[in-house]
Amino acid sequence: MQLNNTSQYAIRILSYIARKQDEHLLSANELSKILNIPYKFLTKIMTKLVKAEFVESVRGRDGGFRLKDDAQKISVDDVLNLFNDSIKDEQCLLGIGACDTQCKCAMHDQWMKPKLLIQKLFRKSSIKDISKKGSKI
Amino acid sequence: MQLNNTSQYAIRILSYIARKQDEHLLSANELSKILNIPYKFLTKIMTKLVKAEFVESVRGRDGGFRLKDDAQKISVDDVLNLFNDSIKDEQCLLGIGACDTQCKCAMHDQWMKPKLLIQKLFRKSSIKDISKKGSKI
DNA sequence: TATTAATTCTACCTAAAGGTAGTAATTTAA
DNA sequence: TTAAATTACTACCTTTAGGTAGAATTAATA
Ligand code: SF4
Ligand code: SF4
Repeated sequence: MQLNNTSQYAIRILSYIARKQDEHLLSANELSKILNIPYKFLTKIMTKLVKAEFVESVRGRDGGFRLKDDAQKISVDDVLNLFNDSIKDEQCLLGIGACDTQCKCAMHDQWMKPKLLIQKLFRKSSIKDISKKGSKI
Repeated sequence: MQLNNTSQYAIRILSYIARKQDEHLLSANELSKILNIPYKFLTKIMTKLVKAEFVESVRGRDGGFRLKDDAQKISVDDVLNLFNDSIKDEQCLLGIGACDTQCKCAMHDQWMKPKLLIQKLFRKSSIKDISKKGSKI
């Protein structure tokens, strides 16, 4: 009942890049140190983010990463999808998710509300939104 | 962003026992077949449920399992706690959870609502509630 | 009492997530 | 033009969740 480690990292990385990229490119080294993410694991995540075209990279000395598109255009849900961590419509707490209105357990209706709220949260929150204020991200 | 497999199994097991135990003890064999849970894995879960005193077991021929307490007294949250799958108050989508009101990210407030709803759902739903109606559990 | 149907115990196996190591490729700047 | 700073690639290691195997223990009943 929590986002997996990798997507947590990815969101924090993108958020930090969005906040700082006007000053300079963000190197893996800086990201790793500031965000406290193991360097080698971070670079692995970065290549995924590059391939998915969320960020673009500049190789060589003074290189680094910057967002490819406007931070406003990347939703948290987009990122989660990359790491198979988004919430599907049929997702059910008990891993069944195939019950209809005739046949449903006591949790079904109560689960719908928070599920929809979370889906909305993921879909409506952009990286820009998240990167705005301080917080320990 | 989903309950882990083992707690899903556990909840479905307890729910099924609650629904059927007035008729007869539930053997691991029956539970495994009906609920479609690998037999050997199920027995492993059962011994945990026995040790946690959610169910009691009767050994030997015609043995099986029954709930130890009233199904009304066992909450879903109790079960989730046994499998480290409950939602802690400080649980945060980004694995930080240490931000205060002065310093919080854009997701913080939006995450609070669904989180509280889910915590409430887990704490207020008893095994009895879940076992009531049909569904594919 | 022997058989059988059941739980319990111990130990191991497998797959996936998370993480690490080393090296090649690329670019800048001294 | 060479050294340094950087990303990219390939392969491996570690931990954890999920699952399996086999033998020991228990109790009803034929
Ligand atoms: S009725 Fe219950 S088990 Fe079925 S999909 Fe809804 S929440 Fe899941
Ligand atoms: S502010 Fe954001 S990162 Fe900090 S605890 Fe709240 S949700 Fe988590």
